[in-house]
Amino acid sequence: MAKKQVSNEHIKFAVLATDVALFTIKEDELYVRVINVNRPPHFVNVPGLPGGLLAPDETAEEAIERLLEDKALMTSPLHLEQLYTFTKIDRDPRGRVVAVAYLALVPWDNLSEKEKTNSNEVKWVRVADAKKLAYDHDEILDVAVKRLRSRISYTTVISRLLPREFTLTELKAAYEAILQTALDKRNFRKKFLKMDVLNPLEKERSGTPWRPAQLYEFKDRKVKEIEVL
Amino acid sequence: MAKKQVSNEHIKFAVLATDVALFTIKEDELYVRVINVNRPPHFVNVPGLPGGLLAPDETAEEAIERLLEDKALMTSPLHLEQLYTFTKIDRDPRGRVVAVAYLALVPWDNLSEKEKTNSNEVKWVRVADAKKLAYDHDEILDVAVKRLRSRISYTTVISRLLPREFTLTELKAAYEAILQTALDKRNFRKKFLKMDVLNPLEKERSGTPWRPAQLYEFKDRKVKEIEVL
DNA sequence: AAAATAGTGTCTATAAGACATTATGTC
DNA sequence: GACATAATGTCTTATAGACACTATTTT
Repeated sequence: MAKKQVSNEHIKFAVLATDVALFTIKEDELYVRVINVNRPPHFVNVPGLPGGLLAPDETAEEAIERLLEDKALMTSPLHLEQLYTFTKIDRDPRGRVVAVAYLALVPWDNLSEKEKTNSNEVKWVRVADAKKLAYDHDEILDVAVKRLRSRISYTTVISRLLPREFTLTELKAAYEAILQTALDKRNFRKKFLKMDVLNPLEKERSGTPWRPAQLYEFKDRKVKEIEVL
Repeated sequence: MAKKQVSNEHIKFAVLATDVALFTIKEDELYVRVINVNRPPHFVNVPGLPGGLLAPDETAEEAIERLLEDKALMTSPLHLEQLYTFTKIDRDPRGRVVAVAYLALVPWDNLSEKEKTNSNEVKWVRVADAKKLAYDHDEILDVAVKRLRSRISYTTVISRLLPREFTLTELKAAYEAILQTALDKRNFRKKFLKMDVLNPLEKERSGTPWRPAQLYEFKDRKVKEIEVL
């Protein structure tokens, strides 16, 4: 039980920040957007998740859109969902900062050239390579990856990482990139098609030097619950 | 996309609060702890969830323990898990307040007489009767109930609402109180016992004017994942 | 023996998971 | 026709859900 005495509750202000774990899938691998953090003496050119402080007249979602634009040059529409709020006292060595962390997803194919680019300031890195991040961002990223794994298993959020039209092989590859396990092709197709969330299109994926595959789209643009995958 | 210009990010302070939806099960019904909110002119003696502002040197969990003791006279150990952070600009009519909401569970049988009592200031009310709460607490309670329903279906959190020793009938009644649906006795027992998370005890529930029932306890005090119920 | 709950089993339908071959397009 | 991926089906085992009666204790 906490027994702290606080004299005047009206002076209890806290600095409120938001951080985003923004994912995409590129070449069948899961990538996360990281920026360069340069805040001597604690962080000198180390990678970190994009984030920053909330303005008094912003919701967390609005702040994220602003911060992603400012710090990560991202302006494409995103799928955003709240992840967790980190309240440890010493998570920022500069002082008390509470962070409302978000999970964001974007399809690689929708990005502009600028958004795809890597620079010193901001880059896409494989999730497996995103280590030793500033602040408590290793922990935030870890929570985000776990949440993403869990969410794709009982919702259609995966749709937010894919282009509008995709083949079943591409869909399966996206699951495998996130879950980091191989799935059986026959069982995957059988199960996914039975869920009745996909529309087959009147086209096929062309331009491949082999047999073209049927294209599908999600029937519903909204993320919905599905049977456990 | 947000396009707001903010002159100096170091003055972006926000008031940070925490609110708790504290549940218990009493007489086979789900109850929530509410306090009296009297903050004229906006809220005059209306019910609300216990909560308050974070001190600069507290985590959200510590603040909740302090606030529950101060405002709701609750000192028993609780199961606490973070629910959601509410960041709407106008959720508090007195100004910008961001609330980190928590879900808390406590077994009725563990409570002291003082903790069980209802007064003008603080009381246990049936969840179905907890309406028209102050601030956005209707929304917080709604999210909390949905989360609780979801969590009992794939974890053993229900253990945090039960006394250490309980019968299968009592366990089923707890599920029914939360899910608000009748469960089949035979299927429930079969399924729960197969999960292998319960220990049968060498005792029975005595004092009933009918056939005594076998007592069980959870093998593990920790909340763990189970098959979907 | 009456009352009240405790405790149990079977059947059917559906889902999960293991597993290999044929089909169809490009070059 | 060589190559590379697309597409498909069966079998086994496990789980979900519907459903009703007997057992045991108290009074």
